[in-house]
Amino acid sequence: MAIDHLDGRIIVLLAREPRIGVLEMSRRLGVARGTAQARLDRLQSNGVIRGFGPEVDPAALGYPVTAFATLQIRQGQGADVRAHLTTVPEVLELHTTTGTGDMMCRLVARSNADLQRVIDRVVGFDGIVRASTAIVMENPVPLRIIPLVEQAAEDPASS
Amino acid sequence: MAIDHLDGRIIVLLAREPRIGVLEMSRRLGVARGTAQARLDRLQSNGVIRGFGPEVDPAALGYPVTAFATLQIRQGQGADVRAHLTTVPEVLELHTTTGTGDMMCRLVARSNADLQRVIDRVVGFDGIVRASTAIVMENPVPLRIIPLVEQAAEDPASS
DNA sequence: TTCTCGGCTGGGCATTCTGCTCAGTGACCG
DNA sequence: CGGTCACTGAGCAGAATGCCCAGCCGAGAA
Repeated sequence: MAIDHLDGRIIVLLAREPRIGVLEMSRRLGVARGTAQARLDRLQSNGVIRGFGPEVDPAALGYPVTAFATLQIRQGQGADVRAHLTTVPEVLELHTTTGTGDMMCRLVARSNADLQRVIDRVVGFDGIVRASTAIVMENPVPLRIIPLVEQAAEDPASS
Repeated sequence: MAIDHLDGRIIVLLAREPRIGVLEMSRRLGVARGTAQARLDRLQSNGVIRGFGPEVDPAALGYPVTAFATLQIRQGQGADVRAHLTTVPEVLELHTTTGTGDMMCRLVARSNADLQRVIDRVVGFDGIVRASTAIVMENPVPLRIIPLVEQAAEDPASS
């Protein structure tokens, strides 16, 4: 399941101009349409490319405040907490981690004041012992994948 | 820039089946093609929908390990640290935050052993005073936006 | 009330892309 | 040598896209 150099170019191209079709892609890459088609299909069935869902900006939806919360969970309450957090729309993602906290989640809110409401809702659940929150001020590096793809396309190492 | 109910349905539909075109979309939504087209255009120029870039799975690229690192920065070195971290492909995103740390970043690595290499590279920079890392074990809630979109589509509150 | 405007509808048009198929070529391998 | 695989180049019918237009309707302005 290693990433080919051509695969890398496909992903980078797709990331830069998502709207182009297979035909245009094959033209830019200098390969036959069938090849581009096959590569793309393979990347998708491989799971390398999960999909092409729309990237929605929470800020544009009226949720300009982002924060990360580290949670400590009462023993054995993990599943309940997960279920609880899933029901909160403002919880954008949730991870269980090693380290000082047991879980880490990304939150958004309409304002700093609203963040208080969100946090109350998040931690207002029996299984959560403690929570510490870090508010995001700037986002110097937005979620990106291209540098990693380029690196993966270079060296033959695989999984 | 509030999100209309129809807008909400468009985003949800697009998130579920990204491959459908405008025509198919208009059919499912029960509106004219021009309407779907116009709405979609508006959502994109509004910035609500940033784009349709491919969602790449780092694990499928050979980077199955994810971690979050909290960094403490030496006074006045912020810009240098940002520039440094930008050059590390394994740094998927970077935020500056309030709270105990000054920055928080998401890392990936080929293995736990490889994570050590990545961390060394990240913190092997003069401006970084201290780093604490939390390795992600599970991801009960992968990055999602739909619940938030649905909530935003409901209430008339806007930004 | 009447007017105007923006959003939506429904249709049409030429161009373009898609999904699918097929034959042919070169590389690698048992 | 024969088989498999990936790629090429081509073709075709069906479908979607970009673009245009006329008409309808409700909300707000005059």
